[in-house]
Amino acid sequence: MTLTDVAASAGVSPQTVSRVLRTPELVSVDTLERVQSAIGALGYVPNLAASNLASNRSMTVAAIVPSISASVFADALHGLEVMLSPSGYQLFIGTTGYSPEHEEELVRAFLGRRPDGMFIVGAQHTDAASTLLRASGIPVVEAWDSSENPVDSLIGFSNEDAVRALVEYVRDRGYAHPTFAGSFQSGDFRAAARRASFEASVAELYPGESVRVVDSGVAAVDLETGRDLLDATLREHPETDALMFASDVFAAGAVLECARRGVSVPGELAVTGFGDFELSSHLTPTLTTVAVPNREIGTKAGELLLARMSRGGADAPEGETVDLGFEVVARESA
Amino acid sequence: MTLTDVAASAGVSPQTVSRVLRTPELVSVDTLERVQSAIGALGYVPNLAASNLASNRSMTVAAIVPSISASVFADALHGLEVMLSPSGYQLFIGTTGYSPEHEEELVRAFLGRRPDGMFIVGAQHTDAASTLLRASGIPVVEAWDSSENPVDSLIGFSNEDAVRALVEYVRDRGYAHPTFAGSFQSGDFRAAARRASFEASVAELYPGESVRVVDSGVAAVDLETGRDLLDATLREHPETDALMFASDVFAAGAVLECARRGVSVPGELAVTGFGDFELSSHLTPTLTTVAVPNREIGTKAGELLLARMSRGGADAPEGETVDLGFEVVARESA
DNA sequence: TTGTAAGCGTTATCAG
DNA sequence: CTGATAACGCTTACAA
Repeated sequence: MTLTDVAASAGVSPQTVSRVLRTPELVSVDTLERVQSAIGALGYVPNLAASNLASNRSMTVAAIVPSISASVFADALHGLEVMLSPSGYQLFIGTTGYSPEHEEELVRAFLGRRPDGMFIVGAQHTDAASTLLRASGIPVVEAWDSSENPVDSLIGFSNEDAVRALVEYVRDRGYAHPTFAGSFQSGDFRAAARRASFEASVAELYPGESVRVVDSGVAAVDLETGRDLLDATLREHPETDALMFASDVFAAGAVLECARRGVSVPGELAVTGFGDFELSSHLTPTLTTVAVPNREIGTKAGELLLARMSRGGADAPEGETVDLGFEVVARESA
Repeated sequence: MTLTDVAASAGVSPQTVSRVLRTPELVSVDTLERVQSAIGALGYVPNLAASNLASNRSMTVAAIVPSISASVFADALHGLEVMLSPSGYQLFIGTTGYSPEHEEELVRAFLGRRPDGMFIVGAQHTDAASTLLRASGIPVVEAWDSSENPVDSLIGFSNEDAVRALVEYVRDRGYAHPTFAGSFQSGDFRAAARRASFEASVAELYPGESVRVVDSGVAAVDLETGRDLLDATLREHPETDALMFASDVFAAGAVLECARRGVSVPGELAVTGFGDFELSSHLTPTLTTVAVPNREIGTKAGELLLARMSRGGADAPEGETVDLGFEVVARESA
């Protein structure tokens, strides 16, 4: 079923059918109706691959995230989709599993689809991936990271500053022995940045205090791992009075486990998270954490991409760097 | 940068470059090397739209889900992607927001990309959508539902049977006044099926008992709504001794709120959920619920699609209906 | 307002 | 093992 079939059936030229689809206002009312009913009768669905090839626009945006099932990325993707779909853009999604090599493969594969724009988590890529991205000439939004040398646009917040602010908060509340806990697998540069910031902040704000980090390695980001991290901390660093997690998920797992064991929070042990997930405000005690703008990252990325994709290449605005900030959320757990 | 440019640079025909990409084993070693280095030097990325048009294969699978950020669907999508990507298939994802009309639009738009397969949540669609799906001729997997008239393949479990099993469980534990609570927005046919099954099961298993359902309407599926549903139940149906939620999310919200208020679970009020989310086993008390195979739905769908997509149309296996079952998970809350 | 011609970048097919 | 040629289904550019 092709344009040509529809044209034959409606007694017009293929071009007229194409006009009915793209620019109906340029077609006379009765041909319009005739063609539309032919389309309906034949069940014609335009082949977008052909359209793409001929017009050099795919009406497609590629999104590359570490994982779909991590709610932070799911939220951003949702924001992105809500922003793009009214304008007719469709979303290609791929996951890297935090592997830079896999990311590079994905970039290559996705670029082959000739997307009109690209959304990618993180600002650190393999050299080849960065080169490909730059060479592609399409608007690219990197997210969730800060960088002094973005490919194009960059939307995020400073993981470093956020952790630093949390360490300050903990110090101001009088806790003397903070410990940081999380899973720091090699490709997760955001987690690594948080950890590095914790180490630097403690060195500066807690002079003389030793720097304690508990690392679960490649363990999944789930409640179970939070419980394990709590165990490890209690075992390895019993002097800890404030346990700071790299994610709310871990913190929630720890808080739930403390409740079960009768460990009082924050009395015996203060706990902080990172991310302000929905669960965090429903725990007992509620969780002190830092809120980051997941959903807004997606919507803002959508806005930026839309602006760049709609104009011609020439007058397109420059790549922007947008810092959406973060907010320390003081609650009961610390 | 096109195939032809690479061919010119390597001193071979375009067709040979194509062979290097698709069937390198048919090319002599030294041309292979020459072409590959030309590809690298020029930074050539094949245009898949052109490939799609010429070969009539897109190496693409379209997935249509109500929402990405609902973890059940995110899990399934993850399973699907993990299954498909080793074979080189890429995933197109669209969300319907539980609107059948939006679903139909998406089906139409996605079919325009000529995917090699399609994954769609639910087995109830608009007539037009069903017709389009059937006419497309590609393998289609409907999921999460049961139906006597699937478009093609169907993977899921019976929401009806699962709720029925849970009602039986509750009755067997001696609870006398069960109430069902959830959000039943119009396009969510799975939620509607659960509700209907609750009503039928109570009518049968609790003769003489009135059928109580609390409906939050279009409220978001989140912990907050769970708390609201708990409130409404306590207010409207104080005789309730077992509160059965349409989702673990609601149940978790209610259990957390009960802890905060000092309502004893299951002493004063038993609670059940639906879905067996990770959180459910970490609550105090742990949540009695029914486990459904989210991730497996995705992987099984991937398997089925792969099998159908690899063979030629002729000897492709028939559409299958796979019932992955469910399991009542008895824990502390009921 | 409509039609004609050419071409988008790749692969299928058949020859060599 | 390699190359020439003709599609694939659509849009752009121009002509009528």
